Amino acid sequence: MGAVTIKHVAKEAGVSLQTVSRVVNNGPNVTDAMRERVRAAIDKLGYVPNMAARRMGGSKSYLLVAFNDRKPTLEKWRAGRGSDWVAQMLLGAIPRCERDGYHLLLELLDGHSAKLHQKIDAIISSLRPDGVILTPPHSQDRSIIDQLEHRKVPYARLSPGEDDERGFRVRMDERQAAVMATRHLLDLGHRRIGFLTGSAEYAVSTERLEGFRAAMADAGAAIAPEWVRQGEFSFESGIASADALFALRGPPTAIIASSDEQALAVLHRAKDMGLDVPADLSLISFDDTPPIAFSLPPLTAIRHPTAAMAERAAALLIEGHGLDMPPSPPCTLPFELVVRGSTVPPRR
Amino acid sequence: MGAVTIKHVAKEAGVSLQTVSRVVNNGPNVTDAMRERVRAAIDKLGYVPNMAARRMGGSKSYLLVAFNDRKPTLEKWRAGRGSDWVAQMLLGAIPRCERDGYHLLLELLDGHSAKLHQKIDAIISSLRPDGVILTPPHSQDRSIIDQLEHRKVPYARLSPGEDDERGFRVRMDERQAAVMATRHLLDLGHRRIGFLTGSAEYAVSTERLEGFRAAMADAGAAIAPEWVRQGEFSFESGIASADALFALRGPPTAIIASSDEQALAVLHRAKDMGLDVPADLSLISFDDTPPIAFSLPPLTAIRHPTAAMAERAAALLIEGHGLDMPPSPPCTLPFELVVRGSTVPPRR
DNA sequence: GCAGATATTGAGAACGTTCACAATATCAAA
DNA sequence: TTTGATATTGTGAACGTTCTCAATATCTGC
Repeated sequence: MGAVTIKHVAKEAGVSLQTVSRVVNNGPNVTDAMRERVRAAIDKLGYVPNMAARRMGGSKSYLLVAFNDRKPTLEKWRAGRGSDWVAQMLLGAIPRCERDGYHLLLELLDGHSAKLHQKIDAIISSLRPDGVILTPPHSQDRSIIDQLEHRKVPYARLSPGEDDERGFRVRMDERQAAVMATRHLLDLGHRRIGFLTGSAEYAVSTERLEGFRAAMADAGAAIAPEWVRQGEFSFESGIASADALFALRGPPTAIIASSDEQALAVLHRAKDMGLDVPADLSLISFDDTPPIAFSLPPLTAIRHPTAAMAERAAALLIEGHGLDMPPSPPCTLPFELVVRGSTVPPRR
Repeated sequence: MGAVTIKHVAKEAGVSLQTVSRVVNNGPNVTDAMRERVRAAIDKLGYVPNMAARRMGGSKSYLLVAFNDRKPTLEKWRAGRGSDWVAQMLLGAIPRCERDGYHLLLELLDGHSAKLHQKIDAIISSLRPDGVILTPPHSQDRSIIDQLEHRKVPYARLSPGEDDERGFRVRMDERQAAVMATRHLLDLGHRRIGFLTGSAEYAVSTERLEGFRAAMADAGAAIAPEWVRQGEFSFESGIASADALFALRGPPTAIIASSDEQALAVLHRAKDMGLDVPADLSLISFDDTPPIAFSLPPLTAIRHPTAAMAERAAALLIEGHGLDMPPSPPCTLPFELVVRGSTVPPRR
């Protein structure tokens, strides 16, 4: 009803529309007195600029869109696995957007759909966002990046991998994290360490494995080939890998899982086999979503700074006068090794 | 760049803007031939209506906003507790929105802020959403409902409680769920059953407690006053309540927790005390977020249909030619008692 | 005190849609 | 046929901003 527009403010303050607009947008060339006068009128009337009109008139839409892979997200959620990752991303980015009057919209995209690019085009045309946040694995998808470049939409890539340097990139040092996890186990005295890789199409999977290998080599500890299990991030994959490792003649005394789901699977299988964690088997997982901290025992884990990364991505897109820039170095955020009860020295 | 507008389509098809608009919006009074011709032009040019312009011209914004309480959400998330609830809500509602070309925006509101209503006004003025989804405890806040009524914004309330019948309401039968949980324990042979209530400002807390009392009374089982612990949904509250219950002369043989966090707290405390779940203590929780299913033992729980509720809320707002309607009965969605390993007959 | 630069304000068009209504075409009944 | 009703299409204004550019006011340095 009320529908206070810029016109009302202009009339109230006795100035032109343009002047009000300048004040609202912190434009240059406004005297302090004028700014004050207009501000007073704005406060008095409770004026808030209309987003749609802003988009129509100007070049900014005050809208960011996050592209999230639909299938794994919905499937995990339907399977009761939760999608804490999505929540963390949103809760990290939204407050940052808010600070500058932006809004964040979550879009679910089916990476394997033939219509993927059509869908992206539709989103861009319809929403005309000021920026796009790409979550993995979309953040590694060259064809999506090509499309965004072509459409001249700024974008920020979360955990983008290393073979494409375009766009804003926000990551953590997955390799170093794996090194730290491995060293933690080595320091405790473990030498027989199993490693469960994540899904091959995620760059982080490779990086984590590399870190593990490097740390082991560095310590002069040999890795038996059968200790490294290629897998996926899923619970099922964790079950399969755990079974394979437990069936070995000389099973590992410690396992590093590439996801919390995998780790939980290992924990469950261990219990089924009558193995005690941590007495018989030390366990470290990657990501540190809630189920991990509250499991019994609480698991030692690498805490992934998902929210901070999303916040950073939003900040880059909002501040970054972003396009046509030379490729900037990726922004690498700190992670943390949270030591809980699942890692102890191996049994003698 | 490309920026194909309705004008281009009109020219391509050799018709007026208005006709294209009618086809796009499935308007009446268009011949099949014409519809075909315009559709062809739309497909050929890849036209997608611009959301902002639509909002400017017409009365619909194709936008729904979800109001979520900021403090508990952010605090839980910062404490590493996850916000699976938020993710479930979004993943339930977003696909439904998508189906009709709508978008869903998540807004975090601080329920205790003095500026709450100012903030809501700002969101409405700036975004002009076609509907608002209220999550608890906002869904019970009369002043928010008053404001939305006054601004004539349709709204749907999730788990709204029972003392205000305005607006669309979507809920599950919390009372019946508590009855079912209690009966499950009674059927197993438990008589000494503890109950941990949720935060008092949430309507569901009361409803669940009522269900528990009713089921016990129905079975002729007495409830010792000290078995019912007033608390909050949090992990800390669960710890405190568990300690209090375990310290009793004759402690309960089973506990119903009003949230997963509470239940996990009980599980942890039980372990600390050397109590085995389920042998020494049966445990049921409410909500069934992921940490529960993957804990050891996996917990029996009431599965809250959060996603389905959000989907329904979105549907009501999208379809509902919603305002000035007589108060409709609440839409009650089915829940489920998922029996896992944490409930067995009591020790003799 | 004057020319030129620069800072400040204002006016009107433009953005891409839908709305209200006017114009035309088509149809059924007299 | 003719008439009135109805189905189909088109026209111009409106939505609330920002953009471009022009107009004016205010500074500099000589």
